[in-house]
Amino acid sequence: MAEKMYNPKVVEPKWQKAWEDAGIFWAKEDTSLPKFYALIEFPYPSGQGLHVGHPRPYTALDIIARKRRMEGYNVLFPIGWDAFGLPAENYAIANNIHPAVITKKNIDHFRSQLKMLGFSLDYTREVDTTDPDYYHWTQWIFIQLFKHGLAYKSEMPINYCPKCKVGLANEEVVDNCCERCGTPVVRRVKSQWMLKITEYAQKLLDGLDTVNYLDRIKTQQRNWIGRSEGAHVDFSLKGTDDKIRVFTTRPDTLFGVTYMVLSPEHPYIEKYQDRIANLDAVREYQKAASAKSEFERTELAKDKTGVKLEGLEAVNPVNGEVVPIFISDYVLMSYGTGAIMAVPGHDTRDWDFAKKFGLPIIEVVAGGNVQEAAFTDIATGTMVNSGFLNGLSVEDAKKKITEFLTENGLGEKTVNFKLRDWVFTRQRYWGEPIPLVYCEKCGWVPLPEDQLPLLLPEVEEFKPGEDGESPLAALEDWKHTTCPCCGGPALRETDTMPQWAGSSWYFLRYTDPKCKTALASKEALDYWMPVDWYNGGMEHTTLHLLYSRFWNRFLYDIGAVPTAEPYARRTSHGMILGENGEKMSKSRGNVVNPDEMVDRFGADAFRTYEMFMGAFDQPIPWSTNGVAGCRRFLDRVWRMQDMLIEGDEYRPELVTKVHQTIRKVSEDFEAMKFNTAIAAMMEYVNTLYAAGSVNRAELMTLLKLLCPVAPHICEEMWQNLGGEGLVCASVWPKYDPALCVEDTIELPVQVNGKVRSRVTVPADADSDTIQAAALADAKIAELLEGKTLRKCIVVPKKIVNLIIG
RNA sequence: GCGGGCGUGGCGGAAUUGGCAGACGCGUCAGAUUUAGGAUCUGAAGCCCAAGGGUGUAUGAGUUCGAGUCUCUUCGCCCGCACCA
Repeated sequence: MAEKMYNPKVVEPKWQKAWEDAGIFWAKEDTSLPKFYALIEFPYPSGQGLHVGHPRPYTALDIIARKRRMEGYNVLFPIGWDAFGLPAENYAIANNIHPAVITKKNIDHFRSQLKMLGFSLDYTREVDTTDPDYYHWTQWIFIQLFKHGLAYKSEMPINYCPKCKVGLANEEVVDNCCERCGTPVVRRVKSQWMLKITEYAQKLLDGLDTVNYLDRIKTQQRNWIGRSEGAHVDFSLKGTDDKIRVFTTRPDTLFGVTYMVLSPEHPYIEKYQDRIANLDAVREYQKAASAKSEFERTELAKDKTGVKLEGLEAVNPVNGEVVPIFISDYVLMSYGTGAIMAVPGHDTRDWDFAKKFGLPIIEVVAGGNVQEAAFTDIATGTMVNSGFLNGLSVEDAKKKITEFLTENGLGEKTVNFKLRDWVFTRQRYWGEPIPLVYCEKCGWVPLPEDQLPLLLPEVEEFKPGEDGESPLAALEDWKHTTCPCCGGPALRETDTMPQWAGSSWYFLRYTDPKCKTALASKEALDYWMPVDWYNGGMEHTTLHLLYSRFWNRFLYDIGAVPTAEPYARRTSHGMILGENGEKMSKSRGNVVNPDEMVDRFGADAFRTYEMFMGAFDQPIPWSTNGVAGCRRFLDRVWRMQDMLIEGDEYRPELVTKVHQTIRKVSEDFEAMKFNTAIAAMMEYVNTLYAAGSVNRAELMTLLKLLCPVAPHICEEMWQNLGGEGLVCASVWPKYDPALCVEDTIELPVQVNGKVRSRVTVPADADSDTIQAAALADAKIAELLEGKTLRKCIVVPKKIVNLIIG
């Protein structure tokens, strides 16, 4: 006989051990089986341990993975550790403990917490990005990128704290000041390794058409890549042989240019500094701009600032018009060409700037009042004041002017992307060393593959080096090496890779995590790739998701992986907020600890609540009372053991309910509508309570449906019922659509759009039958008395609406 | 500022995608039961009104026989913005 009270403290560890002993969640090597690869974003093992936010996506995919196993799939549901990163390094700096030591401790803590929650993860395939056997292949990929010309050095600004003399991550900059000492941060230029993701912009865009991602994820990626078609136009710099090249999506407005704007970093400012009469003011402005982040520069766009370059002027290539040149920080060196032609009549930002600086505004597209506001409607406008373009539509004018520019060598049609190349180096210790050396004779040379992995050397101090250098720069012995090419003296690259590196290919390593000869064997990749279902946070949509697609696509192009796209399907979960509705954080004091929840309510109740609390893709505030409610539900399920009666088939009066519940739960799990799936199971339980009894068949079906959500209690009850083997290894229940439908249904009858009565009709009744039933209803007949029935709308299975007057 | 999303009872949310608004749960109240209850079982409940009824999905308009759902407006909130992951 079952225990009187459900005790998760005994039951949960018991089944966790049983699953582990049976190895039931380890993916099988048998490639003849249909496979399913479920992926969750591997966590950064922080010192705080698991947060209640982590288990939401984990439980969701655990449910999917468990359901797939019950449907007969060979499931790969792996876990690993994205363990390089700033917090471990900052902890190391503060306490002088090696980051590897603290990282190992954190990983062990994370793993034990995940096991406590009963996830069906394959712990035999764990990967750790800080393990040399792993970063061996991260370095290998970087070398391939380098060899294919996709890694190059470029001068890029870093955030620099002049007092600490270190480079800072964006996150360490608060209100444009150093997080530690409060000193204002400056942008400082440093030579850095860049990855040419822009070369893959079109492929990354096109690939989106071949995958099943949520629409908002696709949209966000498309907008981030930011493809726009337009033209390059060359303005000449008056009195020189130089051209100022601009990118514009509106070449049709070329006759409306009244000035030009260069980014404050534009190289011509240095080149022609002798000609600039107001150089002091320009220098002052450049300095102010360098103190601002790019974000601030575009955010403050409402109040435009800028300085005119006295002594420099540009010539419009279509009409020879001479226009002034300004510098302003709303023009970014990183987008387009770092220079724009300004058409205040038809661009809002240019209009704001022109009004502020008293510049002329010319109308070239008729349809608005350009003295009042920029006219930007391209659909209806007609060209005016534009020479040979006059009278054309915007669309035709674009074509004609582009042809004109091309024929006369003044510009050409071009595609521009908002996407920028990826700054790939960090002046930090706790990251993958970059496996390149610099030789005076041979230039940058990659390490031979047999010298990989290049181990991260031991250091005394984890503090970043002086002047923003990496701590590795201080290791003279390590830094000085020989060139693999000519054998002469060479210097190692002392910067390390960003944390993105390891997370850009980990899904490949899971397929064959111990492979010594490649990032994974061909056989394993062929079988397991692509990932069938990848769930992660919306916050990773533009960076991690795009970076990993880029690496996978590159590896595909060089024949290292079998699929062009790594993820067949991508979904996203909402963030869990504190009970007060604010983001959970230590400083707000609203962090909820999963250990405490499991201790009070058990892992099953905790998991059930995480799935029941609301729409999976929506942010939701935490409610500990809600966990208690889910525990009550599980207790109710447990007590059904006391209601047990004989019977191995669904009782006739319950057949419809059982089949409806199976259908609802099956469909809702697939649509990630876990909250309504659980609600359906609650209703099922309520129905059985109302019936006062449950038989073995009815209860076993519930256990199968519920076990992906609350696996431990279901195993225990399955065993108590004498079920064969483990419930998680049983077969997912089937429903018969014919048995899901009710014989009769109740339809609302509206009069002039207001519900006035209801009629009961056969479920398959046709419109005439329903209309007759509605008109025969006593209440409706009363309302119709003395009125004219003007219209009768009958929607079978839905509603009747009578329009009377 | 730019890009993406959201807004429904006291609270979390549901609504077969244009057809009964408020499923399911929390909290609340009432009854039953229990030596006891922060346990369990049963029931009530959007708001206004004594009732009949009216009214109700952030705001204002529109389309429709019919709008939480579609279109436009305003307001508010959340995520991302490239060195946090």
